[in-house]
Amino acid sequence: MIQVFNTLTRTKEPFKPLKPGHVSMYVCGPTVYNYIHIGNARSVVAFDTIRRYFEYKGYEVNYVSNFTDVDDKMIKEAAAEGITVPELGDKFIEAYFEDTKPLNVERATTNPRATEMIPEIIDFVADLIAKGFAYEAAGDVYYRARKFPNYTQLVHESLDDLENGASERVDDGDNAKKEDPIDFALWKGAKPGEISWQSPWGAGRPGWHIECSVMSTHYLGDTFDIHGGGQDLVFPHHTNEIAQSEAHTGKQFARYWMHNGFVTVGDENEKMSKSLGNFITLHEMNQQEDPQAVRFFMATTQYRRPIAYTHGNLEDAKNNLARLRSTYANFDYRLKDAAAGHNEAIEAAAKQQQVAFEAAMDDDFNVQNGIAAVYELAKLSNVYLNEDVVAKDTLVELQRLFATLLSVFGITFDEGDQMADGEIQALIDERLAARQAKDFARSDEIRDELQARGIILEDTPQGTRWRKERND
RNA sequence: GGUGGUAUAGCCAAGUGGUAAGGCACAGGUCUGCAAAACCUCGAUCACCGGUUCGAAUCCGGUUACCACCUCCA
Repeated sequence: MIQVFNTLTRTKEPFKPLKPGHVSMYVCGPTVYNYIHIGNARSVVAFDTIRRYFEYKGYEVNYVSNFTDVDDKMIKEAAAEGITVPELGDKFIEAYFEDTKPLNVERATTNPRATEMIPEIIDFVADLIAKGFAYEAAGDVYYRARKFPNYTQLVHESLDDLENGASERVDDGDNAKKEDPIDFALWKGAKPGEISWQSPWGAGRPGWHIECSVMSTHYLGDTFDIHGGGQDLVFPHHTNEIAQSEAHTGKQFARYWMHNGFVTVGDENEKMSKSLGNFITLHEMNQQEDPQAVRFFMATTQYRRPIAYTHGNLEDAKNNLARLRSTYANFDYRLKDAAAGHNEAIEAAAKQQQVAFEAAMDDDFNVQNGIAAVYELAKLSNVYLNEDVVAKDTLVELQRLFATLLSVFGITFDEGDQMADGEIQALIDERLAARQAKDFARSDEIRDELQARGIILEDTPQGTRWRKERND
């Protein structure tokens, strides 16, 4: 059974979905006022990997991830660019999909936008007012945090401690309107010229937290299995989501809370964030690095651990991935001359690694141990692939397993890259003739010429094979 | 100040009581005409101090360092 570390209890718990065989999960997405940065990408990759493992295990996953497409930053940025807030949202949502696609991120079942749910949000807020959990104040609506029992259960800290720690900067300018500084906005009245929607409290827009409560429960039900996001969302965002949702429905909100660690940058291992300005956008990085290596790098770091974004770490990931790709290609190559039949000893050894892989992943998605099993599988495969005679059915089986395990990490393999086009094959034939005539000067000349064109030749006992050089 | 996290070989990293997985890099080797690919070999007593125990990286106490959250942030 899969064990999941639940922030709510701060322990690993057996994962028992509400509905057997199904997983409902909601992951907080970005505010779309800019390209997403690598930290955002990490969260996306982490939860995509978790989702893929659930799917590998046979679960059907209903995966909802939102876009926050209206807030102060959206309004400010739209004004700066001279476009409307919806136009800004469209632009960066499109960029989001473009940028995450090279990372092999599966599309969510649903990607709701806050601005598409305004009527539902208004109803939700009105209900909270009716139930006494919220109040209107000069065009804004605030949530009475202290009224909700166990408000701080997710952060495991007392409300007083939270307030004490924040005492120097607790005033966001709206405190005069609040009954209590800890109260937070559900609805914000519009300033002149700002995008707004009509509501019982006048023209305005939703606060940040309410949209996620509304969208998650709308698509997944009052109670659902997993709610995920970055560690920085534990307080206040997720804390407030729980307060809003449970006050509204009277039921438990998310059952398992999962929070991914940060991407850090620089010698100080400082958190990468928009506010610190030390971020690299995924958009930029995709142009500088191999997106597949980035995917591999992120997916093979356990989601709760921090990731140090350094060139060296990315290089390591690139090398590791290259070796795995090479192993996959080794299968392709030997399949050509493999004889029908099975090698049961090898298949049993491979099966053992699959068991190890699942045991690791079941343990709160321990991808480091999971990938170690894949390396073991690669090694035993390569040893077998070097034998003079190989069994075709076993190769097919092993390669399929190899690709399946790596697909959990979002790694896919190109098909049919090995088709020799005529010109290359002619040069390979010429080189073979030269080698047989011991004309190694000509032989090496051909090899160098092909290398200059990005073609790497490898001589094997079964003949000369070639592959394209990955120069990303 | 409160809370949480992290500290294992050059780097990444697994490991919650029994004498330190795995990967990268480095070096040597096998194979090769030379390469490439692959494989083999090679490295640490686990931040520090003290304690418990027959035995601790793993438990307890303390110390140090770094990071994060404490109403912008994945």
